[in-house]
Formats: sequence, C-alpha cells, structure tokens
Amino acid sequence: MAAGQADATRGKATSQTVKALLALRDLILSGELKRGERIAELSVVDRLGVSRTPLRMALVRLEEEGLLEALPTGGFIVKAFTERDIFDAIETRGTLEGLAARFAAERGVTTIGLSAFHRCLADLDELIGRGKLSEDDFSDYVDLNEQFHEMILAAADSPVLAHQLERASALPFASPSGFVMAQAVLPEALKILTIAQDQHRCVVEAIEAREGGRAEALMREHARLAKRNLILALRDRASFQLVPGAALIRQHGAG
Amino acid sequence: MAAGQADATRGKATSQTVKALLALRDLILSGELKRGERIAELSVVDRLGVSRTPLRMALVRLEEEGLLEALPTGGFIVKAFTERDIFDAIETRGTLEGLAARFAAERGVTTIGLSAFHRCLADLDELIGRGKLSEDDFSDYVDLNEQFHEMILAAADSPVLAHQLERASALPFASPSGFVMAQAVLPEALKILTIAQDQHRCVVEAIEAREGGRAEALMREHARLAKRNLILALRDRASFQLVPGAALIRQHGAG
DNA sequence: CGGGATGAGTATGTATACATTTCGGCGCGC
DNA sequence: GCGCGCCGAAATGTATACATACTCATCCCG
Repeated sequence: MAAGQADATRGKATSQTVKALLALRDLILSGELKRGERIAELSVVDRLGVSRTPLRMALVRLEEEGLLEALPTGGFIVKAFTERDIFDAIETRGTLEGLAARFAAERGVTTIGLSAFHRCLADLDELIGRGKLSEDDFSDYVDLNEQFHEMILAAADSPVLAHQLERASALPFASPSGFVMAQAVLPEALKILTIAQDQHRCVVEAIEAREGGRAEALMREHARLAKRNLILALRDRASFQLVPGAALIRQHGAG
Repeated sequence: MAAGQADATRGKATSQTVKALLALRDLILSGELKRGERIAELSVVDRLGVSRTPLRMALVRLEEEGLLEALPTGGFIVKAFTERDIFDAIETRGTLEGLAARFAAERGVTTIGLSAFHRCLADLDELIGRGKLSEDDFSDYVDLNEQFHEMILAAADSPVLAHQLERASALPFASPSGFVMAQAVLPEALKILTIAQDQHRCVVEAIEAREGGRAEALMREHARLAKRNLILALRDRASFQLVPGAALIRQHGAG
C-alpha cells in the first residue's frame, strides 16, 4: 500500500498532507509536544499514522507559520512564547487589520458589502443583547467575530495584504478570536464584548464615511482590547487554560 | 548515490533543499518560468539537478512566500502581480516597518545601537555626497540601505514582528531596496536618494527622542518613496527591466 | 578523576518506486 | 455534427529504502 491508501472510511478523502498538518498543529497547541522540545519525526509518524513525507511537508509549513523553529543542524523544535511575544503578535495583527480597514475606507465598499456588514453587526447586537451568555453563545460570538474580521479583509480587496494578515493571524493567540473563549469565564466578559461591538460599529461607520485614518485607528485599538483580555486571562488560572496554545506560553517565573 | 552526495567540492556543503529553493526562486524571478504557468515538477527537476523531494520542499516554501499559488487540484502556478499588488506589498511592508520603528522608539535603543545607526547614516551621507554615482555606488547604497532597515528591525527587539516583516519583504519588489537599482538609470536618482537619506536621519532622530508616532509615520512615508520609484520605473523600459521580478508583473494593457 | 576523542546508534536529508488522480484525446452515440 | 463518456498517459501525492550527519555515551589517556 504505497500511496493514498484509499481510506476505507469513505467519509473524508483528506490528503495525508492536510491530515498531518492539522494533527501536528493539534499536537503542538495541546501541549503534547512541549515547548522547546525537539520533534522526532519517527515518533510523530507513529502517532499520526502518516509517513514521513507528508509529515515533513507539515513541519515546513508550521515553521513558516511560526510555531516551529528550524535548528541549524536540522530538525525542528517547538517555539516558546513570552508574554511580550504575544503582545507583539496582537499588535502586529492589529496593525495589519488597521491597514485593511483603511484600504476598505479609501477604496470604498459596495452597497452589497455594506449591507453584509450591517447584518453582521445586527447579529452581534442581538447576541450581546441577550444579557447573560451561555458557552454556546460565546461560541456563536466567535463565529460572528471571525466573520466580521474576514469581511474587513475582503473589503480591503488586496490579495497581498490578505496573505500577510492570514499569516499574522496564524499564531493561535494572535487570532482575532483568540481570547474570546478565555474571557467567557471572566466576570468582565459582557462588558468587554459590549466595548468590542461598539468598536465594530464605529469601524463600519468610518469605512462607510470613507474616513480611512479613523478606520485604521479604531481597528488597531480593537486589537488592543485583545491584549487587555490577555492580561485578565493570565491572572486567572481557569481562564488561562482556555487560551489557545497556552502550553506554548512561558510565564515569567513558572517553567 | 542516494543522499547528500558528499559534494566533492569541499567548499560549500549546501543542502539540496537550499539549492533547490534558491535555484527555483531564480527561475521564477528571471522569468524562465512564466507567470501563470503551471510548474511541472519533472521538467524543473531535470533543469536543477535535484530530486523531487527537495524540490517539493522548495515549492511549499515559495508558496508560503507568496511567489507560487497552490492549485486545488494539486501542483503550483507562478503568481502574477498587478501594479496595485505591488503598491499594496510596499504599503504593507512600510506599515510593518513603521511598527518596528515605533517599537524601537517606545522601548528605547542602547547607546551602542544608536552609534551604529549614526555610523550607518554617516556612510550613506558620504556615499550620496559623491555627487555623480557609479553603478558600484548604487550597489553599495543597496547594502547600506538594507543594513539600515535591518537595524530598525533589530532595534524593535521583537521576534514575532521580525518574522512577519521578513515575510513581507520576501516578495522581491516589496523589499526595501527593490527599486534602487531600477532608479540607477533614472535622472531623478540622486534627488530620490537624498530624500530617502533625510528620512533615514529623521527616523533615527525620532527613535532617539522616543517619538514613537513620528518614527512610525516617517517610516511609512519612507516606504511610499519606493512607490514613487516604482511609478517612475514603470514608465521607463530600461529601468523596468532592472526591477527584481519584473517578469511577474502584468502591466495594464500588455500581456 | 576528568576531559576529549571515538564509535555505535539514531535521526534527518535525499532519491526513487509506486499508486492514484487528473487532464487530454479519441471514439461512439444521439 | 456535436456532446458525452471512456480510456490512456502523465503528473502529483505517498511510502520507503538508503546514505550521511549528528548525538550521545563510553572508554581510554593524561
């Protein structure tokens, strides 16, 4: 059985490469492969059930993604991140999103695009208006929030910027929704979401009014809200465990 | 001869993977692989003298780099870029460099770092002060200019941002020195370099004075100078040919 | 007793063989 | 005559075999 192995389970015909990429990323984010640890290809091959070739493709991709670091001698180690690294990742993502928002404002958005924005805003309003939020509500919020951020990127209408921003959001804790689930257990959750939603609305307003500078500044500030969430999450053990990729974060004193 | 092939030339033991990456990138930038063209692995393998395995590693890396596009059906095509794509790439790079400059200003630079900046500025001053510049002078300028941009990045002291900025500068025409050689043949060259150098100096001044906002704005504007160079280069056939990756640029009317 | 060198074991880098899938061409049917 | 379907060839995806390079541990010598 040399290739493809016709996957007896008829369901999904995902290629081995994709399977390896997803599974390996999972292994890293879940902490099964500890930060700083060198990755032994053979042991991972055993665990994932793919051969070395697709695994090595995944290793290269995850290195470009920033989750792995190539050793000069060959092979890879799992990267470790400091608190400041995460701040910088969020600031970087926010800066690029700010650029996207400015592009959207300067270049203009179609009527159809604007109505899609307003529908998204209304959905978010409805969600937050419920008052007390269940875990499912937070999960829905994540979906809608990601949809909003994707719409900003689409409105910028710039493939090059899209490519960069996707890369900047690849680090799990840099993603726009990285800390939403973590803040679900915090008392400040509703307040933070309310503020975030107001920023969403203002950004759309700025884009609609062709106010590029304002749209950019707002989008940046919106990302900084994620930083504040991070600070809260880091102070609360239960919350911290919900941060994606928490296992990669090297806290000040603790190992 | 299964692996490594012990490279009889003792000098450089470059791995086949690196060799494939560099050679393939060359093939693309030189236009030997035309934009929009699908890359046939076997034909490239023949031309480069490496086996398919390292070549495929290179293909994946160049896709992440943005030079190739993966087809859903498998395989890759050489990306084509419009004039606006290049503008956006430069603006993106400039935005990230602006962030780096702001970080440098906010976080402070050591005395040693500052003296390195001033030495670089002095070297550039001396070069431009020569008046009429030879082709070698332009080549020297490229080196010093890249040195300056690397110093900004180093001063930001942020591995995450560094990773992103390196990726944003990977596209040849997005790089800080992308258009310097192209402008060498233009009459406005000296004037442009003079302006660029003034911006260099002001950025360092802003960083030194901890003026983050100013440093950021200046660095952005500095990148926009590259855009103006691009516009000039696009109007001049001889200059256009000196733009790195010119073969990837799809001009308005022309094929 | 410690340090360095050497060897065994192992891991990575590379090449190649093989299976599957896709794309192009041809023939048959409508 | 045109369209649909099938077949074949070529290319990609995958697995594995092999060679080199690294790592680590042990042993010998100082």
